[in-house]
Amino acid sequence: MPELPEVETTRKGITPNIANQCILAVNIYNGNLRWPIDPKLSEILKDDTINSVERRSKYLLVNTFKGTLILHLGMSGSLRVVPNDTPRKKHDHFELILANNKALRLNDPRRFGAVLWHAIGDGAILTHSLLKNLAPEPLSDEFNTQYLTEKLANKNTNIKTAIMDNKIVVGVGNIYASESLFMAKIQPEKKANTLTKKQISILVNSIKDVLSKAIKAGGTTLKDFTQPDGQPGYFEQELQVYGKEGLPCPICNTNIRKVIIGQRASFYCPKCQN
DNA sequence: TTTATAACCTGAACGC
DNA sequence: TGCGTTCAGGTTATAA
Repeated sequence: MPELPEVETTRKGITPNIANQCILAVNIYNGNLRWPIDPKLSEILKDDTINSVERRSKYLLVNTFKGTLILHLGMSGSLRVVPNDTPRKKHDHFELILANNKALRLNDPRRFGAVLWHAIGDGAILTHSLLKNLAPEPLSDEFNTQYLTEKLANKNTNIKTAIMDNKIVVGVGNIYASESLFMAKIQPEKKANTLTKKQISILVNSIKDVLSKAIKAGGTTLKDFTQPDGQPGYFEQELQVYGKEGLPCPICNTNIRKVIIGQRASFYCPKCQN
């Protein structure tokens, strides 16, 4: 489910409700996520206080005095802030009970998400094994034409797989990869090392553009993404090609085509993108 | 070393 | 109604 805009929307939604709150209790209902949740977390976090919530790639970093709680939503995860007496839903696996009588709950039907702990004594959070090899943020100045040109020079794979590679740029998932390539008029199966500098420049701007607009719209609602307050994201209405096989291209009316690239559904206009 | 594929897991949508 | 098949936003582990 969640790509970068959804994670960023979640971060903005939960922060005012949980920042500066003391953690009264931690409940682990099913710790069997991508990696098991450390059962000692309940003891570690009790009476700790949340300072801030940051985001790196699709990871949410909940900073406390004692360390950082690393959260990942996987394919189907979502975080909600609810009154702490709200009945638990199916697939609510983990929650923080806070001093303001609210609870931060992680719901994740497919359990591809993660809840990990990085103590303050373990060094800087960005040295964590999951974070240390991540490429630049797509909306940062570091992600620019020169950078991407160098990265793609020896990439012998297709451009869609390349921009979804966390070692090239983070946060571009399956939906926004298709959308960015449509905006840049680049065929998704094109070899990454055959793009011209001009195409790369347009692609960089397209990725930034698509992600920024999606964040403004509160993310994309497909199967099950809602914002932390329960509101849907509105970016789905702005999708140009994703999920639109057989429908007319918004630019030229040619039917949108679907092709499987790296086991993922990909959508493009055969006339506009080449 | 780089790239492609399989795997993790549940549920919704679809076809028969 | 019910059963089997297919597909889904991500990432890692393994194979080639």
